[in-house]
This record gives sequence, C-alpha cells and structure tokens, in this order.
Amino acid sequence: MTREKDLYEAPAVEAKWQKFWEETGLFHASEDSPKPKYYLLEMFPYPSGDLHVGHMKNYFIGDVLGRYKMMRGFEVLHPIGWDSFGLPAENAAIQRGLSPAQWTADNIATSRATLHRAGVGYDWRREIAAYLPNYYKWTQWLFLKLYENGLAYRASGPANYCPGCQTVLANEQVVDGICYRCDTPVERRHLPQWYFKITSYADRLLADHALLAEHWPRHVITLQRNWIGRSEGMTVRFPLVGEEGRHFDVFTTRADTLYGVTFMALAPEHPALAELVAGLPQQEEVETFCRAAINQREIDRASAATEKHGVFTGRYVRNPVNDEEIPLWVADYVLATYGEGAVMGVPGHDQRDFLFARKYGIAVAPVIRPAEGELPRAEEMTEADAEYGVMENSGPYSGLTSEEGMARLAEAGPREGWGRATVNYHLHDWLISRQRYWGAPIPVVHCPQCGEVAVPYEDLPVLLPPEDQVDFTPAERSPLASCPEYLKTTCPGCGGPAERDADTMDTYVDSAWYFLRYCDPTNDEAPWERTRADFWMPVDQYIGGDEHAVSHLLYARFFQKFLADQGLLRDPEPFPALFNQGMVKARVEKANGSATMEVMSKSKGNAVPAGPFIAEHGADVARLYITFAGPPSKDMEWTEEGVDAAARWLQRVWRLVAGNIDAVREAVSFEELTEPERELYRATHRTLKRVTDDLERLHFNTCLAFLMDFVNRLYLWEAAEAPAFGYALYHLIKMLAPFAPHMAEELWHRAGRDDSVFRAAWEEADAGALAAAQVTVVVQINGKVRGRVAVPAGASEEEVFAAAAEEANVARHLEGRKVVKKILVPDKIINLVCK
RNA sequence: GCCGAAGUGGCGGAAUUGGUAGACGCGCUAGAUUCAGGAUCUAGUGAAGGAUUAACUUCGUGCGGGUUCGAGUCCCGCCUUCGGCACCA
Repeated sequence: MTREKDLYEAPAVEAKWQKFWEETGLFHASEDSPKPKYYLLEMFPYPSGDLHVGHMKNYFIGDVLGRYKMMRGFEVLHPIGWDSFGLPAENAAIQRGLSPAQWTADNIATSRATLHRAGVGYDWRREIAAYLPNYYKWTQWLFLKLYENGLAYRASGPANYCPGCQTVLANEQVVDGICYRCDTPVERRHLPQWYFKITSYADRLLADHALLAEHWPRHVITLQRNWIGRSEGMTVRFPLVGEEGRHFDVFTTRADTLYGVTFMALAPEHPALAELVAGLPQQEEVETFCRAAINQREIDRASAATEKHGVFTGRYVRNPVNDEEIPLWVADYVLATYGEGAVMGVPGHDQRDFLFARKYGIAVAPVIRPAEGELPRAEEMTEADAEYGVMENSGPYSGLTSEEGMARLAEAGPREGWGRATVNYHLHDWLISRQRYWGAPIPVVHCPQCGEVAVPYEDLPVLLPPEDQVDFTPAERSPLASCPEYLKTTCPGCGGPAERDADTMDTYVDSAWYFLRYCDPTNDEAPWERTRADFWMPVDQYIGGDEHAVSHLLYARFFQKFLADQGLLRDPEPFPALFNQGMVKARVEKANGSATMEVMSKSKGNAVPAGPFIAEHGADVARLYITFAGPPSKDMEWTEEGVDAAARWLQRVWRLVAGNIDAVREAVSFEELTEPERELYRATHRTLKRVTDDLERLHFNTCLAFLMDFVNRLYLWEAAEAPAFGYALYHLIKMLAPFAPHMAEELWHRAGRDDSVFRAAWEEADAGALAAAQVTVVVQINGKVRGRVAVPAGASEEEVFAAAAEEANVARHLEGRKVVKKILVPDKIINLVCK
C-alpha cells in the first residue's frame, strides 16, 4: 500500500533538477577557475529538429564523462551549438516555400529543448550557431586569413558536380562516385572554384598523427593516412619525338623500371591531347575515344576497373634514359587527377600496364629479376611482377637492387636533366565553394579593373541577402547570382562597379573552427582571444562518429595548424583525444515478415523520438539503457526489453536508497565495524575503484554492471541498521550520479544535502580497504582448476600448497602423483604441475 | 584486390599486464507474495555425463597448428562477418 508512494516519478523530479542546475549555473565554465580545465566536446550537430534516441548516444556519453570530471575537480567546458548552414534548410525553402532562417531557428529550438529535457549538462551561455552573422562573420574572416596567406585560391579545374544538389562537392563528399548527401551520381565539370590549399599541410597532417597515436582510434589515423596517400617517386620527362622542346612528364614510384618502359599513356582528359593529334589520321579516333571515356567513367567507373581501353595517338615520345622511341597512347585507366595525368607503361612490372599491353599488342620488357631467380621471359609471362628485385637490361644500373637503382636514378635525373624526385598525394586541395544560398558568402569581389579583390576585414560580415530577394531554385549557378541587390557592389580597390562572388562556403568550413569559438563565443573584436583559446584548448576529449574521419577531422586539423602558424593558437592539434561512439540500431520489419537491425533513422521508420520517449520514461532511463547496453564505442541494439530493464533497475535503486534514506552516512570508523560490515566496506571501495577505472576508460557498461552487482549485495543488508550499509548508500548515490543524474540529485538532497551532488568530490578508493586479510586462491593441477583455498593475504608458496593439500578434491587428484613444480601467482592462483 | 575492426551461452555483453571463461543484464524455468499482474522477491540457467540437495568428471571463446606450468588473450596458417578505400602509376 505504500508501494505507490515509493515509486520514482521521473518527469517531475527531472524537471526540478534541470531547473536547479540551470539556476545555479552548474555547467557554467569559467577561465578564472583555479581548477584544472577539461574541455569536453561532441561533434557539431546539425539541428535536424526531431532528435531520436540514437542521436542522444553521443550526448549522453559526453554528459556522463563531463559530470564525472566535474566531480573529479575539473573546470569542465562542455559547450553545444549548431552546424546550421546547409542544404536541408534551402530545400525546405524550395519545396515548401519556408524561410531557411526561420526553418533553421525552429529546428534549433526543437533540438535545444530536447537536449535540455534530456538533462545534458551544457554551458548554454556559449551556444553558437553557424548561420548567424556573428558566427559567419568570423568564418569569412578566416577565409580572408587563408587568402592573405595564399592558401585560398580560385582556379578552374575538374570539379565534382552533383546534379541533384546542383552544386560542386569536395572529394571527401563523393563516396563511390555518388553524392554523400543525395546519392546522385556525381559528374565531372570544369568550373572556376575556390579551394583551400590543404595539400600544403599534407606532410604535417601526416607527421602529427604521431601526436594522436595514443588517444585516437587507430583506424581513423589509418583512414587519414590512406586518404592523404603520400607517395614518393620521380617525375620523369619524356621528350616528344619530332617536336623539339615539347615533352610529357609522368610520375612514377618505380624509377627502377624505367628501362622497361614500352609505351606512354595519357588520361583522356589530358589538356594537351586535342592539339597533339590535330591533323593526324588518328585525330577522329582519339577524340571519339576520349569523349566516350570521359562520359563512361563517370557513370560507372567501378565495373570498368579491370577492362582497360585505349587508342594510339600516332605520336611517339623518347625514353630519356635509353633514348628509345615509344608509342604514345591514350588510356582510360589513367587518372587525370593524379600525378601528371600520364603514366609510363611498364608491362613487365605493373599489372595494369601488362593487361593493357597484352590487349593492344604492345611489347613487354622485363627489367627486374627476383633476387634469387631469373629474369622472366616476356612471352611466358601471364602477369606482371611488381616486386622489387635486381635490375637487368638497365644500362649502367644493371645489377643494382631496385632500392639502390631508384636512389641512383633520383640523383642522376636532375644532373642529366630528365627528372627529379617528387612526392605525390591522393589528397587534393579542398574545394570549398558551393552554388547554394544557405552558407557563408565568400568575401571576395570581382572587379573588371582590379580583378579578384578580397573584402576588407572591416567590411565583414558580407551578409546573405534577405530571402525575398533570392530565387532559391537551382539553375546551375548560385542563387545569389540571381540577386542583383547582393551581386552589385563597389570594388574595395578602385571604388568602381564590381560584382560579389556569388558562391557560398562548404559547411565543413563552419565546422573546421567552431571548437575555437566556444572559448570566446561573444567576442565582437576577433574570432577569439588568444588567452582564452590557450586556456581551454586543446579539446581534452572529442566525441563523435567515424563518418568524419577524413573530412571534418582533417579539415579541423588543417585549420588548427594554419592558425597556430599565424600565432593565433598555441597547439598543433585541436583534438588530442578522439572517441568514436558506435551507432544505435533498431529493428526494421520487412514486408516479407523478416526483420533486420539497422541504424536508427526516421526514413527507415525505426527511430524512437527522443522527446516522447523521455516524457514517458524519463531521461535517466534513456541514459542508463544506452550506457549499459554495450561498450559506447560499439554499435548497440535498441530493444523494448532493454528499456524495461533499465527502468526496473532504476526503481530498484530508488527503493533501496530512498527507502533507507535516513541511514545514509558520509563516514564510518573501520575499526568499529563488525567483520561482515568490513566486508561490505571493502565491497564499497572495490566498487568505487572499478567504477572509477572504467569511467576513465569510457567503459560505462561495466561501470553499471559493477553498480548492479553492488546494489544486489546491498539488498542483503537492507533491514540491518549497520553503519557500513549507510556508508555504502552514500557512495552509491555519488557513483550513480554520472549515469542517472536526476535520480542521484534527488537522493542526494533527500539525504540532507543542499548543494549539487556534482559539486561533491568523487573520492579515491581506499587502497588499504581493498587489501582483504583473507583471500581465496584457486588451486590448479596441470592447469585444471581442482579447488579453492582460503589463505591469509600474501601467503607464501609453501603456505598455499599446505592449505591446498588439505583440500579434499585437490588431495584426491594429488594421490599417487608427484608434484614436480609449483607456480604461485600471489593471492590469486597456484598451479601444481604433477606427474 | 588492399587496409582496418571483429567472431565468446538462446540474446546484449564481461574477462587492463597470459592466471577461476561466461561478471552484469535480457530471456527462460521453478517457487514465494499478490484479487490480479507485463509489479516485486528467492533460487536455477554453457553443453554433455554423473546424480532424487550429490561430490565430481569431460568438453567448451570461428577453424587448424604452435609457444607456455597455464591461452578468449601471444605466434603461424585459414574461414566468416562488418566497415573503409578501390585503376593513386
């Protein structure tokens, strides 16, 4: 009959403490604090409005950690803001006639309310939004900084164009030839675009992975390393036969095979081609081929991966090392965007060249033999041999190993004027211009007199024009180009009439520096004050999904390095510690009755909306379930049973602690405890140690397992009026706090405290208490467990053995056998090796 | 093809450095309490054998070898799944 009264009413309690935290400024971070700082950050979220529980996972991970660090005595900076430029707002405008700004503001309000209601502890005073002029003013400011330093430039080149989004994309936004956002196959177009010169930082981005090795997931570093794709080699110059002074360069990592070159192949897009074949009998064939190849490869590059096509141009080039004349081909397997857009064909030692040569009857000339073997015979080869070996038929280099040969050739190249050592990267400069409205305008003016002129710093921000002046409907050029009020301006240089650049920036530019703005979010004079950035940066723990491994994380690292070079920041890396959380999956029922577990999303119909869920079950239940279901780094599955279990356990904790709230006590005298109580005291500290250790490792699921275990044990004491029980409850409340903050706060106050539990210190486990007087040692015979014995802690081999021999089962197994060796792991195990 | 991660009960998952495999939870079984429960409590729950309160024994962490007193953990060789890159010269 009192049961109803005992039930924990989450909604009312949670609202009460959320208000309390807000009013007491619990999560306000200050640079004036004497405490050590801890900057905790989850990746800049896009305000999609209707957050589902899957979205909440990384906020909860952050919040558990933040509250814990707070209790550990850190001044925690845990900010939030909105990555709020981008296509969805604009599409809402096009499709439903909504205002992008209003639509965005509404979504932010909804998302913000959900996070509030989830009880995630943020310093809301520092909230920022990328679409507001007081933010994008500084995005533009950073653009100008890069421009000033030659790291932002406009160039015409092959760009990835998405017909769906009607804008160009960065390489990082094209996945398998498909737009990352709308799944439309991407086309290649030649357009003048703005780039950030991230390639200037390629080597440093690579080298500084060493600084991240310890606290970044290894696969993220690997992904970045592969994406940067540094490769060392030589650029070799092949003169064009019959036209003195003209030549073609190729990049090769295998200069040791130079004597085996039997043809050269250009990419179909190679700019010199048209002129090269003009007037030749091959002209038409080459042009037809190139047109087909360029179109075809964009439609379906993957399936054409093995079959190679090409045509002979009718021209020849001369191999500079042996003066041989070799035919010049066009081939569809040569990439225009890598190296020089041309390759030297070495069929003997490159599989692609081999396939190509065999198909078109080009000679194969092996020049490398295995260290322990013969030079392969061209006519017998069925595939290329790409291994290093010993050079043959290579003039003065014959007999050298591949490594030696390459070193000598790298020296000879410049001396003899035909080549030089070079480095190539898979990474390209970051294409940042977008032909869309909802982004930060590029602060550049095009003047017929002065050309390209940067907008002066004092004229920032370049504001987006009002929405009613703009036609959002994509028309292959930026919507801003349709707005004369925006476009027409005066040149900052000469004062004459000029036009603004009509493009806006990639939203990844916004997120490449937002973590810096949190350090000083309201600064009107500068993007941030150096002293404030130096106080908070770098981010001590960054949390987010690994879908940003090569985009956002690479861009942000690039910005950080550039800004440090400018003296605006101190540290070489923004995020020394990165944590990748796994995703939340849920059942998707298929039409045929089967079901699969898929990543939760609204479009799949398996999303559980966060707001309604929290209203029904409470935020603590959501947090607890998500943190207990598995390691935060792995994907988890959302199930009804799991929700019930979390809710049930919280009620169990509530009954235990609230029902014995008067027993809660902060201290006990170990000396005065009975032995069973001492055992409980030890269990308390053992739990504290385990929970602490696993919080530090971000293994929250095991923290909760230990707490469950502890609660199970405490139930055995419930009726007893033992001091050690009240003491255990006291610690339970504190240990519960990071995981179920609302309930813990309520219990803490019911236990008579006025201040927040999060201002209470998280204690170190009592090391003395952890060392029990009696320990159980496992007895193994030949590696098999045969018994357990209780001995005093620190017992010697002889003592343990003596006790073991007494144990019935052990004695039985020892009968008639001789113990030849004893291995003791103190206080844990003894293994008796018997014959 | 290359790179990365992972394979442990019916299920989610534990097991820092090699040292009691299966913690904790779900589910299931039995019982208690209850007008009733999808609430709560207690006990059991890897498989097989042995057993009517057994003790205990054998097998067992994807597969096959190896190192070791001892292997989920280390080494060698495979298989499978997931993720990323994919003609990068």
